[in-house]
Amino acid sequence: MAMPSSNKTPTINDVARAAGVSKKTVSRVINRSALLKQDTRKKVEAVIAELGYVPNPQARALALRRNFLLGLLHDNPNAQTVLNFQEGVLDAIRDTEFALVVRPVDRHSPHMLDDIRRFLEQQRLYGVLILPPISEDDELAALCREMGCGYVRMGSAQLDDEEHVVASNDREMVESAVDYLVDAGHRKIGIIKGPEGFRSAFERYEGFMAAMKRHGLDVPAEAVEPGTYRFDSGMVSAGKLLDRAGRPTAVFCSNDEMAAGAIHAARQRNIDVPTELSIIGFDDSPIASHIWPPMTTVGWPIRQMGKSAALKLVAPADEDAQDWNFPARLVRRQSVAPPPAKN
Amino acid sequence: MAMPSSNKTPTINDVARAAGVSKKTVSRVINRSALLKQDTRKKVEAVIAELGYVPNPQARALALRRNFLLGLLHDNPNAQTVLNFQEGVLDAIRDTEFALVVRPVDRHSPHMLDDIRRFLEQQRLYGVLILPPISEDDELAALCREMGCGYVRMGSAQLDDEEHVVASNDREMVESAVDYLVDAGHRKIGIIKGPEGFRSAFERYEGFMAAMKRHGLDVPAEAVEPGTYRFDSGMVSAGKLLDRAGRPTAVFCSNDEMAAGAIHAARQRNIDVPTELSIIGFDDSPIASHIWPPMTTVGWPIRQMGKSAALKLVAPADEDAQDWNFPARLVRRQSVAPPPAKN
DNA sequence: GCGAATATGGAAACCGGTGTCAAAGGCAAT
DNA sequence: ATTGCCTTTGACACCGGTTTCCATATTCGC
Repeated sequence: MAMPSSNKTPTINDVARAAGVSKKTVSRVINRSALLKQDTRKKVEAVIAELGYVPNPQARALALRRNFLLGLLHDNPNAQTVLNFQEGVLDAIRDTEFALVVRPVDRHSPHMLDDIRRFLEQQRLYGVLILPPISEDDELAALCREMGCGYVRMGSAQLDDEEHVVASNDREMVESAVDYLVDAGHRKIGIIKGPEGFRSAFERYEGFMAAMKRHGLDVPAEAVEPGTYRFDSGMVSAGKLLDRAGRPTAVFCSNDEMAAGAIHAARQRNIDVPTELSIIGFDDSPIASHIWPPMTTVGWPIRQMGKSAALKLVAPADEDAQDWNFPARLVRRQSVAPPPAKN
Repeated sequence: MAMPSSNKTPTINDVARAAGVSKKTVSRVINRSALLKQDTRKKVEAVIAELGYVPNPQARALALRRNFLLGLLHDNPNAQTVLNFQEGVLDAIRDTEFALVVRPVDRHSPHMLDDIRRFLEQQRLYGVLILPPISEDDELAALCREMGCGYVRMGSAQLDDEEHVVASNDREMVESAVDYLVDAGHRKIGIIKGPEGFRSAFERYEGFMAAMKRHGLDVPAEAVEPGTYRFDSGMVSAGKLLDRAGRPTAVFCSNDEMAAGAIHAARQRNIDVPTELSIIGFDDSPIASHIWPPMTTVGWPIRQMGKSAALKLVAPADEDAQDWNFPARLVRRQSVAPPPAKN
């Protein structure tokens, strides 16, 4: 208004002075304290609006002895997964005072835990969200507890108490993917596993084996190939599967990158997908719909998981924060067909 | 040690008491003030180490009236680009007290600027890094200046003063990509453009046209197709190019996703890449090396750009912070070959 | 050995909020 | 009018750092 407004951003004191009340009253208005007369509230709110006052989060953090920062710890090879999760977290904290700080780490570094410890000490985060595969590290979870830092782990199985985990049911979903292949008529089904040490890889493998057993189907050792979750490993492992006599008519790949590699390997050998070879991937990452043929895969609701995970930290009472087990679903595209007749 | 250490995290006062000096002295040690006796410094440092003292960043932020948070503003369709940039930023701020907070925004929302304004008011960031395409928004840059928030824009052209921009020379690089095609023998070259309103799309288009003109090659209107930077649009636009009589022998696609779509379209028409059709993409995103054939594309050093961008904010004097113009380079893979003989 | 210049350390205020607790105000009952 | 009780408000200390300003040591030139 007419005020010779100094161009500094206004503080709570400016508001208090302008409204003719004490700081504390302004503080009460900001924090929606119930014990306030309507008049006073209105008056103060008007001044706040006029001055364009926004509370200083650092001062608040200091006084409250907790800040409003969530951390995202990840060392995830899949960029889309990380970003989708970020979006989900943002869904939860948009329009709150929380912000999300990201921290990529190196799970192969011997100093990872120390690095994270320093990070947590330095930033004093409200809580952290941990993505696979490091979410599976129990020492890391213990570190968070030790430092009094909230945490939620995202995993492919129940890694922790319900309040500390959002999980997809990978095992079950792989089973239904196998069912789908069997229903289509496949009997000789191979698998490309994920890397050792990844819980998700383990779960997917177990789900596969369980389903095959349930169907009374044999899984010879040579139908199981290792993998690293990377395109190349999918290509070479699929190559081995395909070059063997009595090759499988379908291959389950533990993630989409490897499935893309498998399709690639098939193409190199002039084996048509899906008429001569069916492929199923896992993750429903963008590549699944971007290659030819568009890939049948298992998709999980990463974004929703991100949202729930964040809510578990910032609003544990929220309805969405209660969820921890998220159903994946089979995304049917065009990389599965009945096996060739001769088989 | 023997101290009955209360399990609270130690504060500067605890350190001062334990070391028998004043807070100020401890503060001087932390901030590496020059005017301190060696003895005192040593003594205080020992106590800090023993107590495991880490300064509270919120208190520091409050007293210094600036915090140590960098923001990353983006609405980028390419997850890998965003993540690589994040990694670069982390390269710059790892082992400093800075942290990176991310904020995906929606460039199609009419409230984007208001949202960002609220975000900046609320978080009082030290500075923000802005990724394309919103980095091209001059109003957004103006907003940052108005709010006294440092900023660096990443772009495909010089969008701002050198201290506020990291840029790749898209135009030049597209020119050399075209040179590469022409050297291989191509004369009929088509282009799939990026979306209107993207500076990068414009630069790439201009570079293409300039190079073609330089080579004395005609670019008929029907050799230019629009695109959205997405896989599907690459597929349909390439389809149009290929279904036309006198189709091009090579197509420059303004990004890799669209190039993947173009390869896809070629395959659907039984046109072999590269023997019957050469394709060049842009970005060197993961998909470029994951499809068949591995794609020749233009890669730019996103991670380094992220690092320089962050350094421009947090350590403007650093050598790496001086760079603003980053050379892209042609990544030669297998999607380019000489045109078929008949042409 | 003296005063002056300089190095070193401390007390107290401050950054912008929140918590505690007591005082002031309002209203009904006595 | 007084009392009692509940509501509303404010004074003041505090969160954990930094800054200002001043008091002492120490060193130096003469």
